[in-house]
Amino acid sequence: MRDPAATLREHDLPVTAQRLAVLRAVSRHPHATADDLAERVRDDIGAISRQSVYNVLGVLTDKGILRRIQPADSPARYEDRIGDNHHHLVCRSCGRTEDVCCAVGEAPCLKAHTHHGFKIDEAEVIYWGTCPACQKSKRS
Amino acid sequence: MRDPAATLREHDLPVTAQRLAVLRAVSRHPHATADDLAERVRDDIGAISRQSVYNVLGVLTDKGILRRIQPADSPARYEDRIGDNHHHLVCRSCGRTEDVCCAVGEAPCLKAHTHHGFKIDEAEVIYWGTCPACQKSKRS
DNA sequence: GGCTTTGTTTTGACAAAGTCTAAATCTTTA
DNA sequence: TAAAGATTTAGACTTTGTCAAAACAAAGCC
Repeated sequence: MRDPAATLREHDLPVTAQRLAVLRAVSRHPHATADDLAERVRDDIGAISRQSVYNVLGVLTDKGILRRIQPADSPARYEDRIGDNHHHLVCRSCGRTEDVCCAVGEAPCLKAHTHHGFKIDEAEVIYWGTCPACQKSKRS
Repeated sequence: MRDPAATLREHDLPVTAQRLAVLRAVSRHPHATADDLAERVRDDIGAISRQSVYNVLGVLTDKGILRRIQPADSPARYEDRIGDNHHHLVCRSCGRTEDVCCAVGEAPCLKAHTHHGFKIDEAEVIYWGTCPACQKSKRS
């Protein structure tokens, strides 16, 4: 992300230490959970409340500055790579999460047709599998 | 589902009133949540504990008799249409969930390639949109 | 049919993730 | 620099689901 403070201002959001620190943390640790990020931010600026982490992640996600992903059996994770409709690859046993380019055509991949009268706006894809480390430790 | 009792026996599961009632409820109300199902079962056989609903759904899912789906911002939902790798279409505002046939090729659609050394076993697709009822009520 | 073993169901406490509210504090802007 | 408005904080609360132990029921055996 170019300049976090400028990004905030562009979205009419007051620039606060908490928001800058959360943005830095997400940028440095993509796919981290709210709790992970809270710890990172505390290492960075000393302290932040749990609620503020949720507040910041909430508004930044609403504004489209961050993207929230919510795989099954995992708390929500956040990333700042947005607008390119990429997907995710998640390890079933440790939760490790990696980006995967859109497999089929352009964004929004899997062309948004209509079904049952729904107006479809996104096709979310999660690839489930086992990461290298977990493959090793499970094979016994 | 052909014969729920037979299905249970085929999987070496003792046949109980609770299991039969949960199977009936899932069959009659696909994509219902655990709480929904508990209510349905109570209407059906009079009573069941919350924990038993979770127990039954858990073992039946583990055995592959049911499938659990966990869209973001929704409690888990269950269905008994299994083995055909279909996907889901979820309404962002009311949670209504519909089945969608696999969009791309055979099951597991979106051929399981390898990425980052992961061994991929499933490609889960969720189409997000707005159902007809919510389109109407929001347009104002 | 009655008994034993094994597995299921129930109850109640607990845990994780996130939301709500009101008071205190900080940003912005004039 | 001060006022207005938004953000941050603390703490209670909610939802969804799990754990553990005791009570109970199903299946097989005599």
